[in-house]
Amino acid sequence: MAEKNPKRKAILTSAKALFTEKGFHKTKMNEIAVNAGVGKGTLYEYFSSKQDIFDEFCIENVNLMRAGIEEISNQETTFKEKIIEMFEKKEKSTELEDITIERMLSHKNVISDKVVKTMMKLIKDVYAMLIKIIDQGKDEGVVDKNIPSEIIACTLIGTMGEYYRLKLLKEYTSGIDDETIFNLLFNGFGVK
Amino acid sequence: MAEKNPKRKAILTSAKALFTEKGFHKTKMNEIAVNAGVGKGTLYEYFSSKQDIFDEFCIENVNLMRAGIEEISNQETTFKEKIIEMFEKKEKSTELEDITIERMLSHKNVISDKVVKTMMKLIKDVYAMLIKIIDQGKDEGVVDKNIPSEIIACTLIGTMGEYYRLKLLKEYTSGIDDETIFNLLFNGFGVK
Amino acid sequence: MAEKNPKRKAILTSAKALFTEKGFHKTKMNEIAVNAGVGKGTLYEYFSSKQDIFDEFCIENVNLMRAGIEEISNQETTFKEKIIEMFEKKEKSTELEDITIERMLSHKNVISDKVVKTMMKLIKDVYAMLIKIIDQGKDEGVVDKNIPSEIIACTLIGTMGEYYRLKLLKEYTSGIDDETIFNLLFNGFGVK
Amino acid sequence: MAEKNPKRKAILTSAKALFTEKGFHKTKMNEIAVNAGVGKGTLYEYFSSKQDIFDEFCIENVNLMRAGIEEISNQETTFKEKIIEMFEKKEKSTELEDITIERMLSHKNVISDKVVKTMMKLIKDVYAMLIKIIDQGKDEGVVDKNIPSEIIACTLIGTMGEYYRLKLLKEYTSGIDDETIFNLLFNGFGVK
DNA sequence: CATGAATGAGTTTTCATTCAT
DNA sequence: AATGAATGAAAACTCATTCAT
Repeated sequence: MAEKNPKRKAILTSAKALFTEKGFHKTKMNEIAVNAGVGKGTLYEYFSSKQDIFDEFCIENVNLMRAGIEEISNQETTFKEKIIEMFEKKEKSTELEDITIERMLSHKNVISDKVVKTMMKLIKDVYAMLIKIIDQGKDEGVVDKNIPSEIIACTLIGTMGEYYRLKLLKEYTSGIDDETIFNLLFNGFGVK
Repeated sequence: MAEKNPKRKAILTSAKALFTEKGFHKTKMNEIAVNAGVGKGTLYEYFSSKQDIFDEFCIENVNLMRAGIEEISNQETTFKEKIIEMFEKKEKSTELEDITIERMLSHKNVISDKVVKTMMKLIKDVYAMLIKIIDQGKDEGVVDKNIPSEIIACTLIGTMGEYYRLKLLKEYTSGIDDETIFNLLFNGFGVK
Repeated sequence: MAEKNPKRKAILTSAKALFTEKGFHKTKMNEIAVNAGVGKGTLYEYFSSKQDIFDEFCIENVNLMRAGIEEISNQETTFKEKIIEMFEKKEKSTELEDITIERMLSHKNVISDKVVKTMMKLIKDVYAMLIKIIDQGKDEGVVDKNIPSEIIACTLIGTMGEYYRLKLLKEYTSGIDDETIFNLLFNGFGVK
Repeated sequence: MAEKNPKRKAILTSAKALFTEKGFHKTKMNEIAVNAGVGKGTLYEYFSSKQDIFDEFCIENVNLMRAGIEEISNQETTFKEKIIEMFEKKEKSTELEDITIERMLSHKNVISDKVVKTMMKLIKDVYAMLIKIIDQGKDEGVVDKNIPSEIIACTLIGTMGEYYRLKLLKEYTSGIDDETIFNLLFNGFGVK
């Protein structure tokens, strides 16, 4: 985690920017090298292939994501505060903004088994952490105990993602904030 | 709609299967040709380039999606029935199963402007149709008129998508049905 | 010679225009067909290959050239009149303007043996006819009998060609006419 | 001039031989590579395309031609000696033997604008240098001052070229030498 | 005779990877 | 450890020619 090697770090930073901007195929090894300020051959000192760099890039993203949620999960805050912070984190996050899990999975034919497994595990972990937070909500007495936490997690993650996507597309999102969305999911859209 | 030309149709069918299975880059023109039972040159009789085939493939998917929602929208059913049917359609749909909008957009560096525009329009259209359905719900007196229809649409589409994704990954979805999810969004997860 | 077949004629006319404009390689069989108003397959009814059409095109040009000189050669005019008329013919000739012998020979790797032989023969014939004209000049007492007619022919043909080339490039030719050039070759540029 | 890079040089030498022998279209990139003793990919290290190699090849030829005439022009010799040497140079020249300006221009649909401009300039330059030599002849009192130098240049270049062409075809040139031709142009073929 | 849909051999070009220095 | 010149396998695409109708 601590930067093992400054050159390795530079390569990864370079690759990250390029993969994010142009995707796997349009990013050339040469570009990664030039952009990292190292020779083309040096790439192969630290990574065994382009795929290898991409793997590391994906896994790093995945770990950042996990770390973000973990951090929130460990805070001494209420259920609602945690959920709202997750919303905010997702919005502000520059790390995850560009390459989301879905984006990654959509490269599935470019993703190695290693990464797929790492990501599957991440999704499970994220769900697990979220479920823990939801259970906290149930403990706080604010979340309906009759509803399986898994489905609640599903609505939260799905809505969050869609909301973020709309923002990117600049559609329908003016005048809406995280609180509004939280309340909608919390209260439902049905007439009481 | 009725297939103009059987050869063209064969190429498109072949390409569809391959693009879906392997993605744009791993699919070779030669494979498309062999798989379609035509010569390589024949591809270029009906399409000007690989990109051109991919465009058509994307747009066809997009149109199928729109048609599905449009059909539901035009039925003489209640708000709830329509939403549930949308859920079901998404689940059953073999057309959309493979390449969802997100999957497509994630190929953004492979997607032509023409297709991007078509898809942007689709997203708007889908939202517009969904909003119409939600407004119907408001008219029926079942949907809370104080909540903007756009955010409701966002929770519905987001949750639907995530639910579908989980199913693909075979996670957390046993014992959950469309009705449960609908009710969750309808009533909220908060304690009343 | 008399138009054997209108379709054949159309193909040749079409090919001639295209070969002249774009050269052998950039001219496509399809273009020849479309431009001739016939089907692609029809080309192969009248010609065995693209090369075959090109051959015929070359030979036709060659024959037109020979015919032009032959005509002059057979007229009842003086040596000088004949030479001047050759100059004029070369200038005015739209047939030869585009593809001269040299142009053709420079396509040597595209020219079949048949055409090469035809052209070699043409060059010999043209020289033979020109030598006959020069000999007429010697008989008339205007041409120096001490100079081999072959070299005179060489200066005439070479200068004629170069003059024509300059005209095409629009260089150095204003205020010069055929008579001036004839006189220069006739009298020499040396101080007497 | 001094070869910057031996590999680049090898490629150009290889290309030169092949283009000269077989022309642009029949010369394959693969052949150039094999013939140069390098990998196919190496061609693209030094040149951006086949066209790019052809351009360089043409321009090199053009420059050799100019250099040849320039050299003669700068010598401390008489008008007649210079002209005769030009004749000889043209005959002996192995550089120019193969691809003359006309040959190049006849590839006009394969020649880039850059090369066309270079060649147009060459033609002008060659004429300019030749006119300078002719003017020297006028100063020496051997060339008729009443005749525009441009037309004299035209007869010289045209005749030289045609004489060379005949030699290639091995026609009518036995027993003729440069001096004979020079004298013919100098004195004219007319009876005095 | 006439056609044009179908073909595939043949070309240029790209780019991840290697390896001598 | 670092490099970048060299490489060649692989892939998209072209177009003269064929042949069933």
